Amino acid sequence: MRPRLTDVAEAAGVSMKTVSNVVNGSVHVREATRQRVLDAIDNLGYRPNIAARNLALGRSGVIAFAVPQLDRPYFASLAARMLDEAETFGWIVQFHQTGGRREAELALLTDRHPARLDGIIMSPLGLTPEDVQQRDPALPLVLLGETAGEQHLADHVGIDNRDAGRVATDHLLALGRRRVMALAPGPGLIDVRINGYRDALAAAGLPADEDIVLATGGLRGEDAERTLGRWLDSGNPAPDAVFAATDWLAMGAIRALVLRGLKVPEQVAVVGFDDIPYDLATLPTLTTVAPDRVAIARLALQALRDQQPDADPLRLQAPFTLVVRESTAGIS
Amino acid sequence: MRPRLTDVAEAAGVSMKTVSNVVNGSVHVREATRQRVLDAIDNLGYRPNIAARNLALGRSGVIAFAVPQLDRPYFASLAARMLDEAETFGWIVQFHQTGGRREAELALLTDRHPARLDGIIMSPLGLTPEDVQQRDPALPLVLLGETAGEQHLADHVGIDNRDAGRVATDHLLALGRRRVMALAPGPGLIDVRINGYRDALAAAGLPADEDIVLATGGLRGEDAERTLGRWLDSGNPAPDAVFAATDWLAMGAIRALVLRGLKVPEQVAVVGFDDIPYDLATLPTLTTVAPDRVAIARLALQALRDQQPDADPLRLQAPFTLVVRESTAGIS
DNA sequence: CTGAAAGCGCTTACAG
DNA sequence: CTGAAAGCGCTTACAG
Repeated sequence: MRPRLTDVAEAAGVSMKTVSNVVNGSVHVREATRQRVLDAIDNLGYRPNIAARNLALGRSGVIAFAVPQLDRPYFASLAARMLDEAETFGWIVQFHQTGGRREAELALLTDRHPARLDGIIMSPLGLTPEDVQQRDPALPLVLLGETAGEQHLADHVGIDNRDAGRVATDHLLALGRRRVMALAPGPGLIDVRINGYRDALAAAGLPADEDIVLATGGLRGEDAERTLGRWLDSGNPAPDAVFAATDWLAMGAIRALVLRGLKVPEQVAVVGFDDIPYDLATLPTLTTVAPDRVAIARLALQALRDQQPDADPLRLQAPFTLVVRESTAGIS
Repeated sequence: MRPRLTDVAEAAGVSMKTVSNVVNGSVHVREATRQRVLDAIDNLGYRPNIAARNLALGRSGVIAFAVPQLDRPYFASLAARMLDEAETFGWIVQFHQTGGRREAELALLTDRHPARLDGIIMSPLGLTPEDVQQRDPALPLVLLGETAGEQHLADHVGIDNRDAGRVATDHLLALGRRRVMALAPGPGLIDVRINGYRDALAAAGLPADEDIVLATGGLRGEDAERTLGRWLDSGNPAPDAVFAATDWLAMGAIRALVLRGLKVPEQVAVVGFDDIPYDLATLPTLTTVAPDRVAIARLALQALRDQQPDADPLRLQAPFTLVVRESTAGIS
């Protein structure tokens, strides 16, 4: 059997309470006593039983991290950081895949699953503001991502999408490009990034040409490839740059361009958004906006820990950077 | 407060034991009593407290799933399946990232972390057979992947790499290719896949030309790009097909080929291995060997659950399929 | 088939 | 600063 707190207490000749005080830090314990307890712990190889601790504290020690799909690179890389950072907070992270379905997201909120949770961090897709408002206020919730709009009554962590869109577009303009196309799924979905694109054009004194703001109708690369492909095939003059609202759209755009003989980036420079970990999967590799995932994870965990049932929802912003790769800098 | 087992017992007018019997199925309970208990559970909204159950059972209800990096697409997609399947087994999955470092993998085996584990499923990189042999036999362990060799004294789940290498190469030969190059990191690392390649050539009556079996010296795409690039630049006649031991190597190979003006697949067909979820990130998309990840996850979980401390190590094989995409079939 | 009671290993008022 | 004891919510021999 594994040594218990009692065993340590006995070996050190003190009470359980004293051992507990030593193990959990905080309280003042005489240095000699403390040393004796630590020695006993070392000798016995004692480690606290988490299930018992959680039972006593009325916690589970588990938080849920819910994303549409864990095998999508953006979420996988975010999950990896969340795992790293949660350790610091003493939380076990229980990953959940919602498929972006409202029912699955809602089921998590209403905690209709056996393991009780200390809180939930979710990147929602289908959740309505009403769903969020009607949730159990005793279960801390932090929302992530761009689809969780301002209207949600819950803490939220994201990046400044508008500013990031501006920075990405500025980069293209700084390369001397003047006919910059924008690609986004369509109204309502991450189109705030396109507002940043418009900001950049305006700041550069360029006319806003809404004819080259294309709605792909979907988030998949195929959507972008089809949309841009048809547009090019209709005889429209090619842009000299493309700002895509996500990396997947950027990759679809590159396919459409390259398959029509246009050189990226010589003739058309392309910038994506999200910095999904694709290394050199794409040819050329993708210049993109990289959200600071470590910061996102850390901010979300802090917000979860510090959440008060009655407080106003927090709006937290993580930094981002522009990572310049071959799709704008060229292949060396 | 949440209702407890006692509350249900009181409401139903029975003892805790009877409620427990109903909740945990198995034992015979009179139908009328059972119904009364179920009604009480429903009325009170009772759900068992997992921490308390685990404490009573001496389990943690948590298993570890350890991979080098969760944000590498192969592991992310495997983790996603593991999550789905573990639910069936009633396990919470605690993901771990070892970075492939032996110390991190060993630390997990020796359970030097606060939460006790019911078992570990690991895709090891640095672990030695001695490490595995000297582990705590009370902590069930299942190894995954190709780097966990036959010599490891633990249950193992994988696919038939040799046969998969043969199937991949057969596909290239069936396309009429005759000068098929093989790319692998080098001796000892997943080179059993290359043995399958040799099997296919031999079966087709083609001479084995070890000059076109290239060792990249590493697992990254860059390694393949550099190795194949130099080889081509040295004036060697290009192959008409490449079998790469991993998708990343295949992507590096495609870069090397395309950047030198060779058309894929018209001039050089390429097959990868692993089916990492890249959709249309690569141009052309990648024909590849797809291990059945659901089967891998399920077999690993079953093996973990059924593991006996003294039994001989199990060798389990999951099925695979060849997924034909543009890098051999062409772009339609 | 059903019940009363001990025990799982912690934490934390409450005393001293 | 330290200790004895109750309690967290389950499971499971052990009786009946």
